[in-house]
Amino acid sequence: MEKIPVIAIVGPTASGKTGLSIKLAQHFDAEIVSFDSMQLYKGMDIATAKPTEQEMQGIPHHMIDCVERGEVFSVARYKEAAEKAIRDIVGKGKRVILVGGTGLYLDSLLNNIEFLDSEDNDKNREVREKLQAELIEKGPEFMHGKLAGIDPKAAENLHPNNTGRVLRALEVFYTTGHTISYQVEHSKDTPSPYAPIFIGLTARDRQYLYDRINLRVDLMLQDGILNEVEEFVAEESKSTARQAIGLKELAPYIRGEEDLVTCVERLKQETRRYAKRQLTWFRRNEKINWLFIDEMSPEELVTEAIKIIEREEA
RNA sequence: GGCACCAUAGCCAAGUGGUAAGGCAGAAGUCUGCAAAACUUUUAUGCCCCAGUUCAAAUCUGGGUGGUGCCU
Repeated sequence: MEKIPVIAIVGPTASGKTGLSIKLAQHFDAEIVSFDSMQLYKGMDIATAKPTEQEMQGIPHHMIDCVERGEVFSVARYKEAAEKAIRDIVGKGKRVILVGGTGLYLDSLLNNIEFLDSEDNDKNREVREKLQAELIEKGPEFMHGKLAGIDPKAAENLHPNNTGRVLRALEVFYTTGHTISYQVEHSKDTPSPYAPIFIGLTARDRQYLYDRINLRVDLMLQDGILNEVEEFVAEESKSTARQAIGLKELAPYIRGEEDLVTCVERLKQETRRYAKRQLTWFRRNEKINWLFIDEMSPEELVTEAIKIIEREEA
């Protein structure tokens, strides 16, 4: 079967992915599919640095603003919806550009990870609650030992303190009858339907990126991020969206618990740490063609990226 | 000017004679259904400087430098 060619723009937050992707979309007559776990949600426009109408230049964007904030979302649902978006775009005869910062979402999509039928339902919730209770009663070592008895391979790869993942591995087994290791193996047998070309944006000098992040946070403040946070604090949402950087750091100020300077500093720091984790994730992908934002002007980055894409396609 | 207290990593700090706790920041990494999450590993040949006592000093003594507080 003919593979679907896609262009994937990756990189840490504040590296300039949005700007580059829109320029490339114009050049290649493409539509954009985001792989960002937070831009998915409605609202939070400033905190998640969504492209504005004006920035989009009329280029259709998918997988942005498509989930209610209270909703629980997951990689599996992302993959399903993104696949559909890609099919639609290809059906129109246009090209696909993937842009974002959530490495897990991108890899799950491109590597065609098969998620076993273990969707949120009563059975799952029941199993999860039982495991939770058991964890509190008997401790992380016990749960890890339990997993080792069922799925030694998964247990070996998980640290006992990583209770979230240990419990999930157990949950998968109890609800589907298959181990999570089986799921991984099974996924590797199914070939990816995509032929991706990767462009990565990063800085040669880490401090350069960090300076950009600090500046961006200051701009978010000017743009009124505090209003967004205020709205969010009032909602008291329990969904994934509340994990968004910006909301949880600024909330103590809105609630009058801490001063603004402290909260803003923490927001900058958390954003820097996030960028570092993103780089760790992307670095292991050897297919990424890295471009350095502290060595080229935005225009040069665009022409370089076009050159790389045309070369890889030839 | 006098008196008192303090000086340990980028920051906060424990350590009162036996070979530098811990936390934060930083760095590296793991990742298959909450991932902007969760988790792991790592960081001072040296304790302001000089001299002394001792087998042994961040720890004791003397001097110096710097800081903080009080008094004049």
